[in-house]
Amino acid sequence: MRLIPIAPHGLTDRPPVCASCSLRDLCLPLGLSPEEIGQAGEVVAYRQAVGRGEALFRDGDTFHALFAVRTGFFKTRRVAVDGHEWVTGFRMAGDLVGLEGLGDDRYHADALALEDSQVCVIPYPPLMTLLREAAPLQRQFHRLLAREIASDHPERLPGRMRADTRVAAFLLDLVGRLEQRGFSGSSLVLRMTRAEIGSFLGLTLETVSRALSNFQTRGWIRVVQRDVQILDASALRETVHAEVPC
Amino acid sequence: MRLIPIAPHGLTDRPPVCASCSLRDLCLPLGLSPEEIGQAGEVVAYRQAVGRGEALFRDGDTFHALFAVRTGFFKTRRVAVDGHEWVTGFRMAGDLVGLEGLGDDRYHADALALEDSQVCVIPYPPLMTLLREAAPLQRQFHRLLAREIASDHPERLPGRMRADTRVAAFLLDLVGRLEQRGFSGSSLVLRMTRAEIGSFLGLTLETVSRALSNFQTRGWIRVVQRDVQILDASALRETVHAEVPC
DNA sequence: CGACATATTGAATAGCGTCAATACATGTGG
DNA sequence: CCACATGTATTGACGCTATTCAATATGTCG
Repeated sequence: MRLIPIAPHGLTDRPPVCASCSLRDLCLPLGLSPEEIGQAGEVVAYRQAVGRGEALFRDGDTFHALFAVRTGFFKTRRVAVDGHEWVTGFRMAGDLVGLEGLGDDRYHADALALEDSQVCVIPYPPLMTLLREAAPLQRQFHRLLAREIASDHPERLPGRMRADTRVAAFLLDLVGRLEQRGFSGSSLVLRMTRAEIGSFLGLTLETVSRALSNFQTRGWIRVVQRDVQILDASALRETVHAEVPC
Repeated sequence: MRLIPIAPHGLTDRPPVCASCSLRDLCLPLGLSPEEIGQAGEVVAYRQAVGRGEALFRDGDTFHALFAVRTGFFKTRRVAVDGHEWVTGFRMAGDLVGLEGLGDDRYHADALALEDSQVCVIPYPPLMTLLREAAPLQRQFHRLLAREIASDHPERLPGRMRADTRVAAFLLDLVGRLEQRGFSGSSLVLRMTRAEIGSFLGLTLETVSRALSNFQTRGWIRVVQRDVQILDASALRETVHAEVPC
């Protein structure tokens, strides 16, 4: 675990941590005034580098902070008492990680870096204090929590959706989030294995592979290993949209 | 919508709303000191009766309050833009409803009473003010939110679980929550239809029906319409537990 | 009582998982 | 630098499971 101090030694003035961050429109400060963004930045204690394959935290670790992804890519994973494990989500720049442990004293998931990453560390007690002092921040924080609770990740609708549909929705969701962050809206690099996608979607890795091959055969995407090009996003959207009973 | 004032007219002293409530160990005041429970009760503006089939709120309604179920039974339901809808949860006494709308200005689900019910109304702005003034309440509120986020509702584990397993887990979860609330741990009345169970679990109503019949044939439960008796809970638990790959 | 919602059960089908073989990529050690 | 092991991905064949379609039974409410 490598900690990265925010301010160089000897400086008394804190740099504008959140105000100068390119992710401020996606992350905690979203929708806040410049002054409030300054307050938000005060609780970012330091940054932390997490190498590929390393854990940001593990199930059972003492909960002490939330994390905002600055660069890189994480998967979160839950492990049942019987050892069965499954991927609960993928987090990229601007996403908050660690909310599952909120208000409890332990994290309830593993957070593993899928590539070399960097996070902002938001220690819990100072954050709570700040939220009590600044109503707009409190409101914004609740908005983020609500987003987690009501998260309309399409794949959350369980067995009803067919395998192809789930994979199409997954691709569209991923490329959409990447586009929000300034990346291409038509090509992406999958940071996770087919098995991890399958675990997240409730499918086997073979079924994920077959769905991708299927889309490629139809000319909707082009897949070479982890590189994916979206050739016909509307066809993918149509696949998702067409799946409606009632 | 019938509103039920907390204090009779003419009284200046407020009755101890949460302190005298039999659900205080399940609901918002869980784990708080008597003084803090008194504070919690201050934000309960009034109670509200919701008749069977009526909506507590609907998707798109202006978000103004959270609700704590006092008596009765609710289902929450999400409706996609294309009209496809699915049940996201069942709520009983002591559960909070409306968290999906938190910090946003609209609810993002329908909440429908499956039997005549009564809820405590917790208006949002006063709650926020109170949370800023009382750190223990703030912490307790976050604990409740975290419970929602990390909720290990069985449906979250997607298609991996077999139909029988999902239904068994559903029954055990339901009867366990009822037992927490002082009801029998071995018999229950399903307040919802097979179709609603299926929608929640990602199964068809026929599959739910077959699973129940199957359990009855094995002597694990006894089903007559909505009445269910658990005859062999450990066999049901075994069914859930046995389903483990890896 | 009749109309409608709800529940059970059967038969046929489709879809996904399982098992297995193969190919390709990446990284390690000789 | 190459041989090899390991992790990852693709593809095929087969079987099981849940859905679909359909018929019937049972409740419930006006």
